[in-house]
Parts: sequence; structure tokens; C-alpha cells
Amino acid sequence: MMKEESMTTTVDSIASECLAVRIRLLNRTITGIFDEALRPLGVKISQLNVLMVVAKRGLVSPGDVARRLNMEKSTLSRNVERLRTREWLRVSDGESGRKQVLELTAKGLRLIEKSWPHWKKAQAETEALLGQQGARSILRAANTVWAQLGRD
Amino acid sequence: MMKEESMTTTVDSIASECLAVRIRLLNRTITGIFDEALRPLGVKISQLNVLMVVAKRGLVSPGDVARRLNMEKSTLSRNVERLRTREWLRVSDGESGRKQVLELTAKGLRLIEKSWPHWKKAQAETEALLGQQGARSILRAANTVWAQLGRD
DNA sequence: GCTCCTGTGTTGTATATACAACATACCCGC
DNA sequence: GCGGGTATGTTGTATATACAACACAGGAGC
Repeated sequence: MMKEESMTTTVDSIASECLAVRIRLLNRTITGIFDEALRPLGVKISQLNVLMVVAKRGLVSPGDVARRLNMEKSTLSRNVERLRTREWLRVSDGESGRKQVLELTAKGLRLIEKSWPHWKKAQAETEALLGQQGARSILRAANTVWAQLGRD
Repeated sequence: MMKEESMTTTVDSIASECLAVRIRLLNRTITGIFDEALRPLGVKISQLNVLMVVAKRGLVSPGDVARRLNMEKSTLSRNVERLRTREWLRVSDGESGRKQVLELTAKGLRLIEKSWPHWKKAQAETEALLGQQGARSILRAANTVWAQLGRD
């Protein structure tokens, strides 16, 4: 058993430094800001994120999207299923029969168009919350992660 | 219908600036690092986060913990249920009958002790991923959020 | 051509999360 | 003391997430 004094040190260290509790707090807070802004459209930011990857990259496979977002393929599989149900994207079998191909529908495109002002509002609100410097730090940190994912 | 050109602008803006997709990417990545490190102990970082708040603050109510983590009370209710099942914390009715009181068990304390080296490893790995500057930025951003939560 | 290995996607299970609706308990003003 | 408003916690429902196990398709080596 650890000494009482050491125990306190352990708790204090984790409490005052833990990166996980902090990133998770930021995630809940910021996701909430965007979800609230998008609520009138009936879409969540998690879903719009997937649609944006497909919009940006054109014809991609589910695996490509999952890698880009550093997300489990099984997670993405179910997310895609829901987006397909709402007819925001289409899934077809690739020529080789192995990979599937994702593609935005016209309805999906319209959704992105309509999302713009709501997204903008949430983005501004988040910048106000974090401050300009904080916001830029998040962008930089994400770029670092993307760079390292690419290398693997 | 928006013009094709404007549509491209919309997609590019969101794709290149969106804070939500980035914080969510960081959340998945970092949560994964900590969960993997803690797997030998059979605890997840989300659960350790809750236990740490209780350890740090002593006798707290579920509502207090939820506010501190900016989490829905209903979410915390179910998390506590699982922690109670594993006997890492105890729930008792407060004197006033209204608020409940959470308290770590001896088993919960031992879990935190045993977690220390695994947490330390994950924290170091995360710092290596983000860089010192990136890691510090996350700490600062979280402090900003906590400050604003406190004001509300 | 067969075999094995790898990449791709799905399904089973558990957890984390939020919102809405609800039941209570408390407190404040009167 | 009473009534209404508010704080507290639970439950129903939907989504997001991961891990493990699986099915299957393609290719590489022989």
C-alpha cells in the first residue's frame, strides 16, 4: 500500500495535469455548442464531419474516411448506415468488389449548404470560448496528429 | 441552390477550419492512448476521470461531479452506476435526503494507486504526440473553459 | 492453381454521451 | 402551513464509440 502522502501526490498530479480529462471536457463542451447550433437542421456535428470528408474527397471508401478521422471502421460502418437512411449519402460497390464507394446525394449537398450559417455561428462561439490563441492551438494540435497518422 | 463555386468555398472553409472535427479527432486519439494504457487494469480513462474528481474533492454529489466535467447529469448517473457495481465507489443518501453523497471505496483508492504508472505512460505518449507546446495549449484551453463554467 | 496473408466491411457487445420526460424533495414568499 | 418554482436524480430513447470475432475478396509466393 502506498503511503498517504504519496497517494495525495498521485491524485494531485493526475488532477492538475491529465491531458485526457481536459481533451474530453473540451470535446463535450464544443460538440455541445455545434450540436445545439445544428439542431434546427436535424443533423449532429459528428454526422456533418463524415459528410464533409466525403464532400471534400469525392469518391472514397468507408475505410478511407475512418482512417482520415482516426475512427474504428466498425464505428464508421454504423454512422454511414444512419447517413444512408437519411439519404445524405449513397453507398455502392466498387468495381473490384472489395471496396465500397461513398458519394454525397443531392440532398446531402443541400444539407451542407444549409448548415453553413449554423456552423459559422458555432465556430464563432467556440472561438469566443477558447480565445483566438486557444482556437489556433487546437488547429495546430490536430495538424500534428494528422501528420503522424499519415506517416504510419 | 447555391452556386457551384460557393459550394466549394463552403466545403473548403469548414474542412480547413472546423474546430469541432479537430477536437473530436483529438478526443478519439487521446482517449485511445489512455484506454490502451489502462487496459491491464480493466478501467477506462472516462471512468478514472470520475473517480479522480471524487478522490480530489472528497464527499461530493453526482450533480457536483457532472458540473465539474460539464457532463449531463443523466450521463453521470449511469457512469456512477457502473463504478458502483465494480465497487470503486459508494453512494449514500445525504443527510438532507436530497443530494446523494459519493465516496471512494478502499478498492477505488487502490485502483488509482495502481493506475499511476499506466497513466504516466499515456500522458508521456500524448505529450510526445502533441509536442510540449501543443500539450500546454490543451491545458490552457481547458482552464479557460473551467473558468467560464464557474462563472455561470 | 492452391495457400496463406492482408485489407475490407459487418455484427455482437459494452460503454459514453445527450435530450426529454418524469418523480421528488427542498425552499421561498406569503 | 401552502403553493409554486427549482434542484436533484432516474429512466426511455437515440447516437457515437471501441474491441473482438467473423466473412470474404484479392493478391503474393510457390
